[in-house]
Amino acid sequence: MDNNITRFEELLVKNGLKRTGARLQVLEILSGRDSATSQPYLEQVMGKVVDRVTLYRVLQAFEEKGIIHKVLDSHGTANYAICSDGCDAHQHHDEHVHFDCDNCHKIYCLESVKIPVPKVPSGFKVQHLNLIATGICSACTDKVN
Amino acid sequence: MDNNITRFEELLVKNGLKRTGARLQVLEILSGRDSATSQPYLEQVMGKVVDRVTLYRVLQAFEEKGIIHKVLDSHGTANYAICSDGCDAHQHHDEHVHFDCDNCHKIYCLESVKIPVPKVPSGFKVQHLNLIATGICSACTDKVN
DNA sequence: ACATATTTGCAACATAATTGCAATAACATG
DNA sequence: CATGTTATTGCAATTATGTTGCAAATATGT
Repeated sequence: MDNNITRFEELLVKNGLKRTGARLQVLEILSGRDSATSQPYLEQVMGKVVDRVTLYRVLQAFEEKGIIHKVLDSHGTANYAICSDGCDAHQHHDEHVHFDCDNCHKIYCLESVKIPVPKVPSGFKVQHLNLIATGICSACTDKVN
Repeated sequence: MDNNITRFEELLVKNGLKRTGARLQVLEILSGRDSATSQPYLEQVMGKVVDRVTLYRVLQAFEEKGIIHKVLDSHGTANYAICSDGCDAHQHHDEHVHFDCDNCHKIYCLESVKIPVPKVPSGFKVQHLNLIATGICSACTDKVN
């Protein structure tokens, strides 16, 4: 689907970023996966073509612009997923639940599942919520049966 | 309150750990704070007396025994807090909400706030929940006013 | 006081992240 | 489509963070 390419180019231009190989490649990889992608994985896949430092900077730029969002797994490793529409440099709207599968270690963005707002003690002002559920994902549950 | 000392000693013995200086010091520091304590902070405070490696191992042992639990903040930095009763080597019961203050960067264990269970898509089996709220804590809200 | 097993500190190593800078590539402009 | 400007990249060096093996020191039961 080469349609993606122009779509990604637009996304970059819209955010004032130049259309470079490294950036397009990151967007392609992330969009081609059904779950969040870890930095180590990206490094492994792109490592021969793109410098590690460049990858750091691309991901940082994307996150700042609201193109992708970062999810830390239980080991503190960064995973990235493309933001659904509605994010920009000023605001991230990624307040959906993330699901970290114990079996296949994929991290799913459950876009449809909003984080239930907890009742915090008075005085505390919640600005942002981050919920990671761990367990067994749908695909792994199927495999076992 | 020197009562703490014997309390901590009991805690160590109960878990088959020897009563050493490093361990007692960690317990004292953690129990003397109203929020979770970051590893870098512990290292800074204890660094002159206790080796960095020892600190890692003490924290790891405590976590395995269910004496403390680890909370990763938004930067992936480890923070530790003493578990409320009911945790042991086999089971952690720390499914309360954590609150990460944007202003003072303290991480509070809101022991009284259980994590609301989200409705995940069918096929997904949730085993554990981890919710970190960020915002402004009670103490910082007061300061501003 | 002594024997034993645990714990610690040290040194070395391994991994991950950051910075400065020069070379390169993107792209607006003429 | 050549060219100047600015953003981007790669490299090397540095810093930070986490891990391992082992010998010395320490806690604790007897």
